[in-house]
Amino acid sequence: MDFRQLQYFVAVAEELHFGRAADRLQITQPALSKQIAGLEKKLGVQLFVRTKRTVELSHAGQTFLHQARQLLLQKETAIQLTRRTGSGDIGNLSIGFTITATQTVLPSLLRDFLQRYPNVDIDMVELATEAQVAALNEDAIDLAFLHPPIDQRGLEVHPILEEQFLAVLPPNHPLACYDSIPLDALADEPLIIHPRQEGPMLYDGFLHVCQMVGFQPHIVKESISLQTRLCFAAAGVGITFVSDRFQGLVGGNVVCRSLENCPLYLEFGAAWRQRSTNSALHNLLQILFDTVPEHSPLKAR
Amino acid sequence: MDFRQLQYFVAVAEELHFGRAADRLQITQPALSKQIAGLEKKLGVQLFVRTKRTVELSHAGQTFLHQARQLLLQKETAIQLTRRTGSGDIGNLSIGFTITATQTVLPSLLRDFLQRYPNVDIDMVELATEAQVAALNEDAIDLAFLHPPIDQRGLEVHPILEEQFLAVLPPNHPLACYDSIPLDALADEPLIIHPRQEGPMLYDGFLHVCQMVGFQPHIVKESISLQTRLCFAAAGVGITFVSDRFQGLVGGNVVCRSLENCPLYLEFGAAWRQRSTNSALHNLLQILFDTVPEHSPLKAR
DNA sequence: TTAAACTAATTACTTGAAGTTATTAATTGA
DNA sequence: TCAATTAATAACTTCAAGTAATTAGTTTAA
Repeated sequence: MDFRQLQYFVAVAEELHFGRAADRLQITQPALSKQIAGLEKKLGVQLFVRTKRTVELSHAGQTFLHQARQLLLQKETAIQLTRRTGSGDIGNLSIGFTITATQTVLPSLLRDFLQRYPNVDIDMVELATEAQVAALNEDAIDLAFLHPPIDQRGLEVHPILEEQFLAVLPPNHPLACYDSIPLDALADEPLIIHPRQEGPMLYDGFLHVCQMVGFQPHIVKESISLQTRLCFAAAGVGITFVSDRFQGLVGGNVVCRSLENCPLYLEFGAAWRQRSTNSALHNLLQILFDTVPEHSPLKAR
Repeated sequence: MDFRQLQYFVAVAEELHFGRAADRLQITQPALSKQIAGLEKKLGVQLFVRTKRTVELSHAGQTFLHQARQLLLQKETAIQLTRRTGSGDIGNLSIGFTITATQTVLPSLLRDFLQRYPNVDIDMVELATEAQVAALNEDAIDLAFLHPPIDQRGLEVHPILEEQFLAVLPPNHPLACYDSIPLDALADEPLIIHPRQEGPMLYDGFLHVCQMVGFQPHIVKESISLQTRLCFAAAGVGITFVSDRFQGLVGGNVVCRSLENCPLYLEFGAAWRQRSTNSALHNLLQILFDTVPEHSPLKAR
């Protein structure tokens, strides 16, 4: 039993006439008779009640007609679904991200993508960089927005932007009079930073920069929450730092000042599995790299 | 795309190895490779990501795998359903009947049939004889339990039993002293019968019998409801009649007496469309004519 | 590094079933 | 009775599905 026989059967069941059904199917009548006979033999059931001049559906034939129509319909559905998945028109996309993404590329990217591909089901997960790398390798997410450098094995990584760090201090703080604070002015200041485990590159980088200038930073508080750090800074507990991309988040009771001659940058980029066959991912990357002012890493397919 | 390709695809998707999948399918590896390539070409989608030594499912391939399994499953379901419908093991059966059927063959017939064919969906409709003939011709019912004679065109009709009529009267009625009431004793009695339109054969037959004996019956009441007629009879309004098969329904406040030399019988039988292909019907008829003491009219098939 | 093993694709050939034309057998209607 | 209609059958053709043998590339192990 194959789809051809199902299609033939439905045609005969609808026409109740082998000749007309054969015309409709663009084959000759004997071929059709033979196929239907083969189908009946395979099923072991009489599908049509024939006389020499008339044809009608048997009871079992009515049952089979319904089934055959269902099967033909489901076949077309299967083809459509597969093709649309192949083109990325439908599908699932799981995206890992850090807070930086929500302040930069994500809003417009998602808006543009969903406008073009409204049937793709997007799943967002906020994860630290390390966790995103693990999630990529475990196939738990398709795309990561994270902070390189990372272990790139099996992954494609592409930079999106760089963040620079600003000092955050109360408006009445002595250092607030600077437009740009010299790094060594921080030598005697109490500092509030985020924990090393949540961003070792940045933490170690900061310590390194301080050592270059010749002092050991005086860290009085560590907190993973930006809001907490800002709160302590506003209270005068110490100076903290934020990415220049987060200036909109600091609020009115603190001020931001750049750091003079501070070579401290945080990279931000996208990463995905080299071998990914998720076309929705490729469509999203296309939009992403059409938008960000970088040369697209996407290969022609 | 046919079922063969779906089966091949599922095998490769499960083995992720063309050689092993080909073994499982009892074909050679090149044939399998060619079929999968043909399927991918037809769909216009890469279903597998191949290297020279490894095979894995693409994203679209995963979608198609689910669809393919569904289709193969539904194919088997379709075959089973059709075969079982063909054998009468499943299906629908719509049965028309008169009250006589419920007092005679129906209870044991339904019990035996449903014990043997529990998956057949039976639909019972109480209809007068004429309405059943119309329902048969309109394909609204598959089997009728009715009172011949009827218009037999296109129908198979088979007798099941004959009913004889008994007079029903109060226990203190003068005629209750007879074991068998002479018909002419009814000449001066008020009579209660059921309306002509609900059973013209019986009504006209009764009038004819009375005329033969030499009197015009004195009908004081017509009612279609057996209970109503019995009630009037018990109240002494007049004598009524019931089929000998309904003695169990008359209750204790009236008595039944046979009629002497009264050639008034009511036929009862089954009727169905000659051309019916409903195998459940044939199975039911088989049980019916195994039970009733008549030679079965069923032809060997 | 080289050789052996492994794996999917390719090539050339065979076979079977799906289709064709022509014909038959039976029914219907003029 | 004869022409028209219709499904089945028979004989033949064609195309695609399968086979065996080979190729090309990758991995594993000596």
